[in-house]
Amino acid sequence: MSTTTSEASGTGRRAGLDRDDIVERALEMVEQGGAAALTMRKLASELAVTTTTIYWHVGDREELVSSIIERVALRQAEFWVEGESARDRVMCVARHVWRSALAHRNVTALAHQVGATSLLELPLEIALARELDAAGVRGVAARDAHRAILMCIAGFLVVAFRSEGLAASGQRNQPHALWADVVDDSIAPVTLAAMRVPPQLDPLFETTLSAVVHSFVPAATDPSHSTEATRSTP
Amino acid sequence: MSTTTSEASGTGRRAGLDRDDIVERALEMVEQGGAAALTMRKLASELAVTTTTIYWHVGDREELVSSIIERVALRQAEFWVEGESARDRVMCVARHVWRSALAHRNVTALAHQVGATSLLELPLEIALARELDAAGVRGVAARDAHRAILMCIAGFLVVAFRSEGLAASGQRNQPHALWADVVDDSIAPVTLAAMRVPPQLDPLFETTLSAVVHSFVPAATDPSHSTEATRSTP
DNA sequence: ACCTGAACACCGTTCAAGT
DNA sequence: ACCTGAACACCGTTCAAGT
Repeated sequence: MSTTTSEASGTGRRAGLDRDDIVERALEMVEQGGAAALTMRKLASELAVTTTTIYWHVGDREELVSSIIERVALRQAEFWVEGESARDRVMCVARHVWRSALAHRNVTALAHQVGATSLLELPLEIALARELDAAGVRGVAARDAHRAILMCIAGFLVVAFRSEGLAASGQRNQPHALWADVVDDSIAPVTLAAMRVPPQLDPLFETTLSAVVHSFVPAATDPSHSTEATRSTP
Repeated sequence: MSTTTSEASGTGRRAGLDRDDIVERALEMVEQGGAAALTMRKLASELAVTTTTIYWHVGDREELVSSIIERVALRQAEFWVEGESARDRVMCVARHVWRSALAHRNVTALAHQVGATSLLELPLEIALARELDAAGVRGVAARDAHRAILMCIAGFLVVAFRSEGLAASGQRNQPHALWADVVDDSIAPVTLAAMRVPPQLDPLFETTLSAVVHSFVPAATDPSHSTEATRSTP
């Protein structure tokens, strides 16, 4: 599993490199240095091989990225859904999507860049669909609720990553920094002042998402399953 | 204004290049070919100069991008806010953010990549804050409503761009394509079927955003201003 | 003031060749 | 089967030099 190389490290013929080792090392590079830090050349040199070796084992950068994402997707898929009401359980899944994306921020950003977000979140999307089904939301209504919830989460993530990225580099172009220069008679001074301090995303996530959930998921239909927690993976 | 070069085209000493001409040409490149099509070298060769000339006039790529964004931001800022109730007027601004971002999709994507989204949308953010103020939402409550609304819009945009980008290139990794392989007993067949056809974003935007607006903006306080449309720019 | 040429330090990807 | 070397076609950016 995690022995540095798969079988014979230096004993064998060549570098003894495994496809798994390469993907794992690439994943580490992304988690440490962000999406931009993942370079075929750097990855090769860290593994002490030529770039062409990477191509032989895993294919081009797109395939490498897909492998990374699939790996993280599996790890994110294991969690417990709890809550008494259907709405609570839906919120629980939504929260997990939000939190696990923040926990693997760099991989999430990478997936977003290459358009593989759904690949990363498919297991969680399925878990969400299950809870909607249990709540009595099915068919087109389920799809719309599903998409609406996920899109809101996506928005929160985009903004969360943006603030972090900008805070790390130059501080201009931050929303609250830009609002510092705004003068407008139609806006109350208290509001302008509030705009200049960045919001707490977690509580705002909670209130916004429950507004969306409330409008798409009915209050309670039949109490078919009780309080007990359910594992997300079958 | 839009004379190909600012003053003397070929009469003058050299290329007769203006900073404005360069930014305008760069904007065209982005709008036609997307963010990746904007290359310092390509831009230079389209203007029949060396890359160093670009650097002399506008600075590095980041400054060029900022100039592009500021230009589009100004154009997006001109619109009319209409609606009788406060909620209607807030929704009107939200819709305009959504639609103008779709209209300038490539610039929006570019701004998102370099973390300058707030720069692009600042005028519209201000317009939104005005309507919230008129609705009686002020201070921290206004900021939270403001951010919640904009984050939901951001989520819709991310998903909209993602589907387009994936539809253009390879079709795998599309949400509905991934759902085609899902088999799950806990999810109703009607739901699985619905998941496999992509949703209509516009109506979903409408219902989702009004759910959010309803939860953050009170129904009606004082009818201080009537039905008449208001210009967004002062 | 305005522009060029050449160079540096990077990318991803491929292809023939080695063992 | 596994890996290397060299090359191609790109990037952004800088610096000395020209007129």
